[in-house]
Amino acid sequence: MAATIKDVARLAGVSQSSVCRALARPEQVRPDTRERVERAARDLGYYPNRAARGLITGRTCNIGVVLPDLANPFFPSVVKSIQTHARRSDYAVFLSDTDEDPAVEASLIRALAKQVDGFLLCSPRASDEELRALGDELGATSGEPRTPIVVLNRRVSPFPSVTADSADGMRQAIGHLHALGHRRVAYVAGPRASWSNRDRLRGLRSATASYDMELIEAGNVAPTVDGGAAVADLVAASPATAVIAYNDLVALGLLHRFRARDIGVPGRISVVGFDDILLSGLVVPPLTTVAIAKEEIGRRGVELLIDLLDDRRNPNKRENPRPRNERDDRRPLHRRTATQLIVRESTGPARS
Amino acid sequence: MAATIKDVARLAGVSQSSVCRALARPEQVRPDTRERVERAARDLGYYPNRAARGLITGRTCNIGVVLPDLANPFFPSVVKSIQTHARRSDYAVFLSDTDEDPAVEASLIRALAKQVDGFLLCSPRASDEELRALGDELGATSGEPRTPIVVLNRRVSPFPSVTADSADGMRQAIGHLHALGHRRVAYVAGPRASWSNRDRLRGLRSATASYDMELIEAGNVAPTVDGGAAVADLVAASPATAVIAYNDLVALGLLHRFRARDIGVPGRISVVGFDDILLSGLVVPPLTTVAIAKEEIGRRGVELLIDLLDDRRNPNKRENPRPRNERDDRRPLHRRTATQLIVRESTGPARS
DNA sequence: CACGTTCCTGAAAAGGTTTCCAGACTGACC
DNA sequence: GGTCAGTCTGGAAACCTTTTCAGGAACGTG
Repeated sequence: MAATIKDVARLAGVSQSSVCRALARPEQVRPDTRERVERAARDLGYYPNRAARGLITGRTCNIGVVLPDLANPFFPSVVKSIQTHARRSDYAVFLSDTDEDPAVEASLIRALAKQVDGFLLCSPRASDEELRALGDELGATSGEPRTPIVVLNRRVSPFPSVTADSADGMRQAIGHLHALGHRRVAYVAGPRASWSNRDRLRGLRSATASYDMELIEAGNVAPTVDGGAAVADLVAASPATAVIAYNDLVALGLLHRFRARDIGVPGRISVVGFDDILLSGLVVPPLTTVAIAKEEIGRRGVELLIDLLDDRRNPNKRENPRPRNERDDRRPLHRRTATQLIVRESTGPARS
Repeated sequence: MAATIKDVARLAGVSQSSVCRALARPEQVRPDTRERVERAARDLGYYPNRAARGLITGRTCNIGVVLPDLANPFFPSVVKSIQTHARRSDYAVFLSDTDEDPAVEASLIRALAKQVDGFLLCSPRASDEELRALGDELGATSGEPRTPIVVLNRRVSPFPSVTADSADGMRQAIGHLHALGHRRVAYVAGPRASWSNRDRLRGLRSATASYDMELIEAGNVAPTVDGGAAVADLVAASPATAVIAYNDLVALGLLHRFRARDIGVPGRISVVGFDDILLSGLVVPPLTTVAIAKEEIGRRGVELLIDLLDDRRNPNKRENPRPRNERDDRRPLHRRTATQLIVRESTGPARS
């Protein structure tokens, strides 16, 4: 039914090989041949079958993106960026939502492995060990990687990764709160299994310690609006004058509940989010939050992955041929993107 | 490198054919053979190469999802649902964001065509003619469809589609506003090229006409928060006492700007959105909006597409063998999902 | 014991592409 | 004119599966 290379060859009166060459490396055929082939291909609406090509070249020109929950507005932003930059390099994107389930995650990755050249794992929920096992299985970690994996929003050796500098973000947030007179701050933690939660908490602890502030940790909640709403009363009952939420969704949940309870923000308590999702600036009061470079995370992830894929194809010649020191050769590559506190109206002077 | 069927065959001491059978149709081989094969496959970590399989079966078990902008929170909800239900039927999802560009859309579809069994086009931006041409090219419209297309959020013959019942949603919204005493209502239109915009406008006109209300149409804006913010002053200057926005993002833009201008909502003007995205209930005042069954649209889209794919494989035997009348056989299939007005606090009695 | 069935297995072809290798042709140079 | 290099082309193998077809074994029946 669909036009194949054979049809084009017949119509152009040349062999399959010539068609292939004319289309892939035009400088290797005579101009008139090329023209005949191009005409024929156009007339027939010929597009090479990528599956067949992949079979022989070993490249699918697909990358697999796996993430825990598309309903969290943070992820679509990253995916959009991934998409855009992948297309620019002629890669198509396989998307998988795991519904926060590590088991689904693993099986999805395995199933997809043969169809993609590499993976971009956004905030994977599997344990470090599982992830490493998966990596071994895919040959992602061996000398000559087969299906490379780049991890986003999490650091798990030996995979290259792109993360946000949460520690610095927390430092900015705490600095801001401290300047406003806050001395007791609560943290509403996200899922215990989440690496970013641990990372943010770590940054927060160090920041509060250096400012000599008291940190009150409120239980782990689902990273959703409802999760935030659920602990709002708990937070209000605590001695904290400010609260930092695991992410914006949780912060919005807090805000919502505080409003319902008539707890003034920032009069009675200040609220800080994390991520800076689209609508954080639109709620009332507009949410002070630590912005993450979502676009950059997606872009750098794609870059890293494509570099890896290129290296794999020609392992000898490096992009930049200057000699690297041995530490450099023995990666992992980690990329850390800047965070930026956005001060809006949900933070104010501490009540005395 | 990766284990192939040949490796499994060698390890199990059987032929490739037997491996294939043992894995695909276990009842066709002797139990001990099956067991040996399964063991070997497990030991080698063998997963069949889907590309190779697709080459011979003609099925890729992939579906292509194309949408204009992942940053619009409406789409991730639909995609998530698509994803979930596709996986349930063992289909993987190719995702493409066209950035609202019809040209990108067409080229993306063409490029993806060979890698997917069918397409789910969400709110495609191409013209009806382009879409039909694309459909012809893919054989989607011919008697024996090759790469079927299902359109979501738009109706364009001859493709099957799933749409929301905007007309009814608008009727509910207008009924609500009328009951509150509003007689002049503004509509902030979305992109002129958008089918849903035209659909919603059509529904709105008929609704206002039947209630004998005046409809004031404010220019077409981008379906974003900024788009809404941009026309807020215009709307405020009009005699309208209520405004219906093309979608929630636009409505949120209006709300935001009204607040900045100190224009009371709903005191001075009532605002109604469309879509019911996640955060519409969290802003202040919580947005009255027409909810769309996003989950259902995704699900029904997948169902429709998979039915089409099944039909294609065995065109004779139908799911339900009762004779259909000729109108039924000569599809298109259209599915319309219910809409539901969610009354929150952005609507109130008309100012007198 | 011969015959027909049934069940299981292996060989081989097919699917669409790319790549390797060898051959044909051109033109230049001795 | 003969040789050589260089350019272009076609044939065939290879990638990994699935499926078709035919053959072989086991079994039951007449």
